[in-house]
Amino acid sequence: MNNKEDKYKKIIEAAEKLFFENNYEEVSMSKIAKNAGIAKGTLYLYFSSKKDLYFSVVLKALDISVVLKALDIIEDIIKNNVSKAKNGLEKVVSMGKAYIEFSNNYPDYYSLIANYEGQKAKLSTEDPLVKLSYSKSEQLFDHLKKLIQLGIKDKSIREDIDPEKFAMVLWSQTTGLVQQVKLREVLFKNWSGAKPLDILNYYIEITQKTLQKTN
Amino acid sequence: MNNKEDKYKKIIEAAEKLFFENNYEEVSMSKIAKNAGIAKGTLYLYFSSKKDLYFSVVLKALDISVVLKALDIIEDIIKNNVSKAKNGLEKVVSMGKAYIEFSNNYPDYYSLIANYEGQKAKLSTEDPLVKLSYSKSEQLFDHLKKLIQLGIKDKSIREDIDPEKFAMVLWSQTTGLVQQVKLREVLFKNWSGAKPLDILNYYIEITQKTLQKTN
Amino acid sequence: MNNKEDKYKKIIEAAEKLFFENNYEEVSMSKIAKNAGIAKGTLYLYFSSKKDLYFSVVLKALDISVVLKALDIIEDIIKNNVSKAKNGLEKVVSMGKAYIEFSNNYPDYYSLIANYEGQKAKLSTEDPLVKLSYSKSEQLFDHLKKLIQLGIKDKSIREDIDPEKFAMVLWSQTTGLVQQVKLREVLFKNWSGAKPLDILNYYIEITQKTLQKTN
Amino acid sequence: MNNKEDKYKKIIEAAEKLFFENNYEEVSMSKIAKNAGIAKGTLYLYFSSKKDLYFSVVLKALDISVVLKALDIIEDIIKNNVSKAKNGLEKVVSMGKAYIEFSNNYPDYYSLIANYEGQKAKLSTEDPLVKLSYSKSEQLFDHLKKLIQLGIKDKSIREDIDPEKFAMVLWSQTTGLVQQVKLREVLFKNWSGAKPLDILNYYIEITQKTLQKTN
DNA sequence: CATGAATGAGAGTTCATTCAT
DNA sequence: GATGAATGAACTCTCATTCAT
Repeated sequence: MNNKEDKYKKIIEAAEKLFFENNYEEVSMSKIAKNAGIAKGTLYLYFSSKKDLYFSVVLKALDISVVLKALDIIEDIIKNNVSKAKNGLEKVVSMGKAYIEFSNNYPDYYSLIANYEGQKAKLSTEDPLVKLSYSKSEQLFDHLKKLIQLGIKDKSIREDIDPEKFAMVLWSQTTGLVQQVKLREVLFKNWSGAKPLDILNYYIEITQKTLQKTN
Repeated sequence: MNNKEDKYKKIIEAAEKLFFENNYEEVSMSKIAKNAGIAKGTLYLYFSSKKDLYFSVVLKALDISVVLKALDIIEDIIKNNVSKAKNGLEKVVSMGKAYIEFSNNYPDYYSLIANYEGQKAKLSTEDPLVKLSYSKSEQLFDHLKKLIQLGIKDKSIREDIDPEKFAMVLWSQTTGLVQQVKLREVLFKNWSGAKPLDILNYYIEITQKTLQKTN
Repeated sequence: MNNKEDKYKKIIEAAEKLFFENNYEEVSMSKIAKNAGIAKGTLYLYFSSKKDLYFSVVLKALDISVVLKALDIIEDIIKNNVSKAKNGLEKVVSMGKAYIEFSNNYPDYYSLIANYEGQKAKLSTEDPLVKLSYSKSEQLFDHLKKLIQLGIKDKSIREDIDPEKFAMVLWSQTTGLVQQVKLREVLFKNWSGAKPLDILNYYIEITQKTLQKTN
Repeated sequence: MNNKEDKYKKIIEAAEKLFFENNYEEVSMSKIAKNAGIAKGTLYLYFSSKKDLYFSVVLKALDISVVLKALDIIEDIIKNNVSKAKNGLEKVVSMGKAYIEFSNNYPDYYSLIANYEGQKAKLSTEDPLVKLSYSKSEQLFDHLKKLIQLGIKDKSIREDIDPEKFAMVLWSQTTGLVQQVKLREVLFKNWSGAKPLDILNYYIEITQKTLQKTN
């Protein structure tokens, strides 16, 4: 019935797995076809080129990523303009936790996105997919900034903080931390006593302290 | 003088330049040979394979990197056990500044290392080069931990901090932040009003506040 | 009405248009199907292969070509054995004019045939289509020979001419001239002052002079 | 010794043979390599692309063609401005004979050039090889025109002839005749009693009569 | 009858590596 | 030691043809 969609999925899944574990150049269309259990030529019925297939995988990763979830939160706020259950600080922290959670639950998607982001600079900024992922990132960043402003207003966040700069720092350092922790987890299996999740939780704890109004 | 060493250097330099600007797969042995002014076959007298050459370039980058400078500081400390000019907090901050400075002064080396780190997972942990870079990182991390402990002792750093975990967080988040800032600099040329260096300085400022004893 | 014939026509017409404008290899079955408004697979219900379809297009071109018109003239002559309105020379000239006129009125068909003729040598002489086009050419050639003989008899053409050889020369050189003129028209847009039609008319004029009895 | 030139020759010869017998698209680089007794990749050490190789074969054909020989005649005339041994008519006839002779002695080269000419329209007029072959053709055409003018002056050619138009006609019809005769030779092996050479000689005879002053 | 998804051989091209000189 | 011509496997992509629906 849904034969066409099924095959599309099979291809994406096969490609996903390979792109998760290898660089773009290291993955060949032949391998993808073989892993998907179809003929090489069939790939081109569903994707016009290797690049197209790759971007589709990235897109899927972006779609299920924290980005979308974060955007849901935005809408949530807009809808329940009050939502007084949580103050600004708690929302910022929630967002960070969501990000970390995502990177834990979907480690492969997370890696792919991180990798893709790292190569964006080489891609044409005219590429629709690139544009899409840009705009999503921007929305997310904007959201973080707004949450900080909200926290300052409701006095849950100290007021000597520059929302714009801090959002930038927070966003970047969280992204980077997660990457590094993942990396080190693989490299230094028994490096120190601390486990990845310990580190990340500790990070959240510290950041919370840093942000909150101390009085 | 020593013809052999000269040629070795020439090759490394040519390869460096190319690997700085292109992906591993985009750099061909022919181009390296041409840029080095030697024959393709000659490359294989000095390096057993493309991978070998690539790792040698990475090694050089690691060698001149902050890692080495940091290790110098370690020795410095060991030698001048007192060195009372600076307290622990100031030393931690100095180390962070040094890292950021390095990433600014040697952006190519920095990118190469960052890129390489990201691919380490795929390499055999038995690879001598991988081992070397591991041990360097470990030394550096150890050093950071010791500086934090020093700070706690001299009361320049608040005592409710776990040196091990915090060192891990600090190290990872700084690395990540620098990467992200560099990336965004390319992607969002006029994203917000804040310039990269502003962000990084702001980061140092915040971190300093976070660490220092507040009384 | 007859659905089957309609579809056959639609395919031929779509194929025609594409083969007029592109080489055999540049035309794909997919394009033909799309332009004909049918499915790819359907093509194979009407034509056993791409070659078969191509030859069918050529056949159609041959059918509406000067060849057929010339054969009509033959029949005309056979029927009205006298037809004294024109003498032999005039008839030969008419035939030449008809050929040139055809190449002007149906440039695409003409090109296709010319192109096809040039590839005949590769085709099996057993191919029914090849046989057909051979026999048509032969009939036409025979006709030209007869017209020359007629002209010698009615003294409109000089008698020191060998009808067989001259027919051959005339036929070949006219064919060739038309081809060359068309080619040069494309290549040398403003080559000389002379326009294609000028050249062809001049050719007819000269040939007429050459043939006619000078006394 | 001349290993490189030898291999270049071997490739050209293998390609030549294949391009003589097949269309551009029908000839594959694999076949050329196999026929030349080398590896596929080696082709690309000598020719940057299939097109490049094809054009090189065409160029060779052009170089040994009548075009060059005709240009030699031009120089001959310029040098021996008098060269009274032959009058204009005889020179025109010689040129035609040379052309026919060439097509007989180098039938494959001749076909290749004819084929190539037929595809020129599709090639970029900016292609250096295309430009070269254009300029050679133009020189040759100019030469023919001059010879006709010479003949009119020395009264060996009738003066009621338009040199420009007649040169065009002569050039095109001779080219076309030779092509057609070759074609028919293959197709109608025992067509009529007349052999190709008979036809061509007869053509020369007629043309000579047509041109010469009749008094 | 008609479809169009699927096939897979084969196209041109690149490039790390080898080896005779 | 140094060379660079030669290799051939692997790459992305195309397309005439088939066949289950």
